Amino acid sequence: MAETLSPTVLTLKDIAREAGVSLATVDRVLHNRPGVRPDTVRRVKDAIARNSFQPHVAAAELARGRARRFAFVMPSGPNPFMQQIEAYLGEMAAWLSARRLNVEMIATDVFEPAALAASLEALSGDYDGVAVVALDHPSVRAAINDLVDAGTKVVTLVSDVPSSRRHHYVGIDNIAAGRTAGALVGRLVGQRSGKVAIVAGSQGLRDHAERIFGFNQVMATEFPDLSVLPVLEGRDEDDRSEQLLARLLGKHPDIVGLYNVGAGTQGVAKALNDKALGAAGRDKQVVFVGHDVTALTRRLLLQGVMDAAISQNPGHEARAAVRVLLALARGEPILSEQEKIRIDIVMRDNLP
Amino acid sequence: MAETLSPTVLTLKDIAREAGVSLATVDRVLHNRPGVRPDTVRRVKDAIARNSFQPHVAAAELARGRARRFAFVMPSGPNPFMQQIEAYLGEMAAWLSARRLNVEMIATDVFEPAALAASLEALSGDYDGVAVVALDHPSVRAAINDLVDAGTKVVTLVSDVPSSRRHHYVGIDNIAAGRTAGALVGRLVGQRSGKVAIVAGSQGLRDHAERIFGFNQVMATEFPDLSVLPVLEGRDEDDRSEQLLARLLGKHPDIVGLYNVGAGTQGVAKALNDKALGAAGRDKQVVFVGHDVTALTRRLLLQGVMDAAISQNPGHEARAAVRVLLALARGEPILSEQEKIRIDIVMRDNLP
DNA sequence: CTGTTAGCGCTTTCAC
DNA sequence: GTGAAAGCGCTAACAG
Repeated sequence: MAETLSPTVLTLKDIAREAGVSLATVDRVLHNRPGVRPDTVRRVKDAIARNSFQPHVAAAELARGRARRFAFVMPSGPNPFMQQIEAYLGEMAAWLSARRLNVEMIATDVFEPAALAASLEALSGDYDGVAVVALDHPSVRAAINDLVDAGTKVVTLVSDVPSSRRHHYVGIDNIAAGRTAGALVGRLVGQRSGKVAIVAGSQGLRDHAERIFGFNQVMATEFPDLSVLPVLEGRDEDDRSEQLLARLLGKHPDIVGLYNVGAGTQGVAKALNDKALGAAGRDKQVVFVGHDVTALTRRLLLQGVMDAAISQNPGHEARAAVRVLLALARGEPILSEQEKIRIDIVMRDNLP
Repeated sequence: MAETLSPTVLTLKDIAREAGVSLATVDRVLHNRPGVRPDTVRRVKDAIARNSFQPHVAAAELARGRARRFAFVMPSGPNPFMQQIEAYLGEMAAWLSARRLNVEMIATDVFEPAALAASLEALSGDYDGVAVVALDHPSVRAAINDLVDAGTKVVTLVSDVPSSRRHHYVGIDNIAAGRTAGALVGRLVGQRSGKVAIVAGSQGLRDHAERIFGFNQVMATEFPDLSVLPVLEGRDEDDRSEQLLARLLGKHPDIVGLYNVGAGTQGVAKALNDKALGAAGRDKQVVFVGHDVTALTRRLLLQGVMDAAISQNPGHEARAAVRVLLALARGEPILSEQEKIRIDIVMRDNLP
């Protein structure tokens, strides 16, 4: 009826006695430090395994004294999503401080490979861990690998560099996110047939390109009655997005769906709204799916202008990045299920 | 360019010196222990506040020696959702063990108020914290309050007892979950008009009742073309659910939507499927929204039988319950944003 | 009411 | 290669 999940209460000392060595030697083996004869290593490892010994993290943390330093390398522009991540890191201040963890924010032009790479190189040696919103570019990849080689733990955040040797990626699968957007647009349009517009920042951005890919995939295979128009590139700017979309809406009166891949949401909403004023009833309305829950998209969802937002929880991403860096630094296993970032579908009634 | 989030490096000793008292006195003040003159308390509190001092959790944890014991009181039946929660607790074994935390599972008939209350009473004094899947009943409420009075930290899990003095609820807002289900059914049905069926376990269960309430609310106000049929009570059993639903589908050929509030999903899907065999094209199909991602609902989503599942992440709930109990026991603040359980909309393309 | 002191279970010198 | 010993920053007796 009652089942215990964690029986261990042994200490390093017990293991030392059992293996017939001293505390220091067990510690060396535990951390794969050199200077122990191979068969001594085996004896100790056996004793550890036999008792499924878990060192007490609190004791380890206390003994090492030195506080850990982590750096977050983030885009310098006024991106609301990134600001949310920073805000959530700020909310963790007390938690971090109680664990003697130091987190520093470093702003960089992440769209400039050379600048980003330089920022990363500059961190070498000074930090136990680095989280970076990365651009997938050879020089960035090289900078990441250099950090890893220097012993720094590296996680990519929001945007990955899969070809690098980063230890972990904290973010969503953007192809699946695009597919999800596609399925939503298709299903919410219902029986109607017509055209679907896509507004992206740039098809050169890896995450945008992946989302578009996933979106088109679903459209092509599952919603043959809907035809997707060429992608508009609004550079994540409101004005430009509005102009491009307004022109498109004028040219194609039969647009029934819209996927906004990146930012520029304000402009997109404006263009849509202007069109709605000239149109007829509710069923003429365009299904509008975008990304991320911000003050603006929240309002648009409540007003019924936007139908759904695909979201990656910025608070979760911030905390997951810290926890993963900490686990890596401590040599603890990562709770992968916990750190996986989900693709959230947010509609008016489940707004967080 | 680089901004630090956690500067503190002081220790208890520093505070003691600054306040002109001993270590022990600072410790007493820090934990609101009695036996300190009021103005000494003030002096110490000032020193703490002035330096925004954060005691080192690792040191505190290590010094107290005694391991913490938590109990999870869960339903005894073969409920897949509860089994998932238990499985995720199992995955945390190493994490728990490295922190010297003991988690015990206690199975009880949670639908029997007296049995549940007795189980809770039996825990008194033995545990630092208790997580319980609770039934909202006076005797259960009393048992919870007794535990709280005895100094045990209590969180309700999945199902709340708001009238009790439990410290925290880890679970979703079920009214909002029902509203979300309603919005999904309504939007996915599209232009069609017709009837909507509801299958629940029992309207006597608080969470089911709340979900139905939210669902009806949205239906009434936003989808006037859809009329909701009286709730079928399948007692979360497959056979009973199937029979009831099959009969209803036979009687109303114009059913276009279905909300399955609880379990019994297998039976619901069977009834739907049998009907589909006799029906015509895809557009005749019934929009089917249910709860929770299990092996079964996952399959149904992939097959297109189910259109969406409203889900509360069981892994998140398990970990949140542990973290909240731990924070409460340590007297640490709770990261409320982190511990809040979201209402997930899961469709085929964002299956976790 | 307040202070002194002996650890908690590790990590880290420094000797051997 | 290996061991002994001095802490890390708290908590919890026990004295005063």
